[in-house]
Amino acid sequence: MTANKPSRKARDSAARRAPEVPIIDLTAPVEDYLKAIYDIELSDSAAATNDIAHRLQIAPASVSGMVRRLADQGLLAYERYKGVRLTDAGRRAALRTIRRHRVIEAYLAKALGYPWDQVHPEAERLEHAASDELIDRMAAAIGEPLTDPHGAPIPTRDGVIDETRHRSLADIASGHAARIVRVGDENDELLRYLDSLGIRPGVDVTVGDRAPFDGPISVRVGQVQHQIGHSLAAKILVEPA
Amino acid sequence: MTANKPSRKARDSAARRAPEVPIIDLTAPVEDYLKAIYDIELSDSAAATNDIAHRLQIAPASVSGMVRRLADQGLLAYERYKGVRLTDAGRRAALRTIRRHRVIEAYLAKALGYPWDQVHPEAERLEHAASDELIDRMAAAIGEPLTDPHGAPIPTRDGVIDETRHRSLADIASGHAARIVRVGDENDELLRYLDSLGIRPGVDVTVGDRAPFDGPISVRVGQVQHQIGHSLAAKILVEPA
DNA sequence: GGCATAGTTTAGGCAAACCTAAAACAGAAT
DNA sequence: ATTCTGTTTTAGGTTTGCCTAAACTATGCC
Repeated sequence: MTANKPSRKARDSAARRAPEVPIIDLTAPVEDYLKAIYDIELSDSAAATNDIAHRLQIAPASVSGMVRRLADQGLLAYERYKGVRLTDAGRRAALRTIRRHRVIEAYLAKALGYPWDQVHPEAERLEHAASDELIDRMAAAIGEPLTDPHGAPIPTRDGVIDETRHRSLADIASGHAARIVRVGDENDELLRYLDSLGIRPGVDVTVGDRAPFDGPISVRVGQVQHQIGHSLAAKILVEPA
Repeated sequence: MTANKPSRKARDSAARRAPEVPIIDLTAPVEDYLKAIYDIELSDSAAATNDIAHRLQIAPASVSGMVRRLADQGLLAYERYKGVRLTDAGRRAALRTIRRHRVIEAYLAKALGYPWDQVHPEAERLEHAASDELIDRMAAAIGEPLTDPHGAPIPTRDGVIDETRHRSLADIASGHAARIVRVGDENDELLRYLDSLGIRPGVDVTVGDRAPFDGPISVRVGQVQHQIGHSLAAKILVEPA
């Protein structure tokens, strides 16, 4: 028998969180890269250097360097000039960070009375500092919410997340009703505006007239009729009412 | 996403030391230095390079470099080979960080059910990420506490703190009663031990026999008599009962 | 097939914070 | 006054993560 195999105990405990990759603790920038790549992959299936750079507001050249490091660490699969994909380990890490972010957002809103347009930047910083223990306690304290205040799904501890691709309000035909599921979380002005219209997750709306050529869309919320731009409507995700 | 990079322009103008404008862009290591120096100054009145290095668990050579940078930024007064003192700006920054730390500790304990031996490391990370807004909301949510779970005083928003120097249990004569005010917050084992003895802030105790030569001290807590070591007693701060 | 262009990578730098090893210094002890 | 000792600083090096400028590659168009 060869003697250089790890004991079952050692293997099992190493495997508990990341079967292939040892438990490294990721820096804040690394977590941000993984989140950004996860996000881009959701729509594009492979993340281009430029897209990552744009999303993180850094120079494309910086992304090349970091991407190579992350690939070396087994967090993503990468071929020169071909864009990037998360490995299983990378995806798990990304979802862990996303869970933190969204639980924190939900907690700030529900437990500390934050308005929904102010939770994002705070969560953006805290997500890198909070322990899993804290995140779980926060989630428990507000009743294990399934979404953050903007309707984004919260992954479970085990990295399970609802990846349903919803249609946007811009895709709904005249006369049809829809229920708001989710809106973008980053732009605070946009969030305050939507709030002033009564547009938030869970609310039912009815689409009225739609001007052609991506023109404004008429939307009825409760008894009130609003005109909203096409690009704004595209940021409002809905499901059948 | 993360915008935690102070621009060169911002750094330079911070170094110019506007008297009223609070210095905002401090890095986590810088905040740790200031906290450590504040702490050392409380007992020694000037912080030696070695003391700072020891407290932060880093090499003395690293401290020399950082201390010069902080002096350049106007956060501390420094003469080669003579130790270091906080300037007013440095003291304000230190107290802001200390406030964050202690409010977070109090919040974790009161609002999220953390045991008092586990709040310190969590606070140590969150203190660098939390906004003033969050700290104030946390403080308000738990009724503006005056101390953290270990009895350490919480500075106000304006940097006012109770700097009363309490006597320790090791200074109390046989037969005298005392009220526990504060215990060290870093050592989790010690905190669990004290908890098991019923020794926590607010509790009244009576000192019994004291063995000579810094020997063990007999302490009555409620109806129970405990023997505690002299060095442990020195970490328990008290006031007249 | 060749070329323009957009996208990507390499090369070379910089700043923050840390390190070790060696030199300089202060203060006390001889 | 000199020497010893412990403290502090300097010198030189590392890692992370960013930058700009220049070189490279892929692709789509004529």
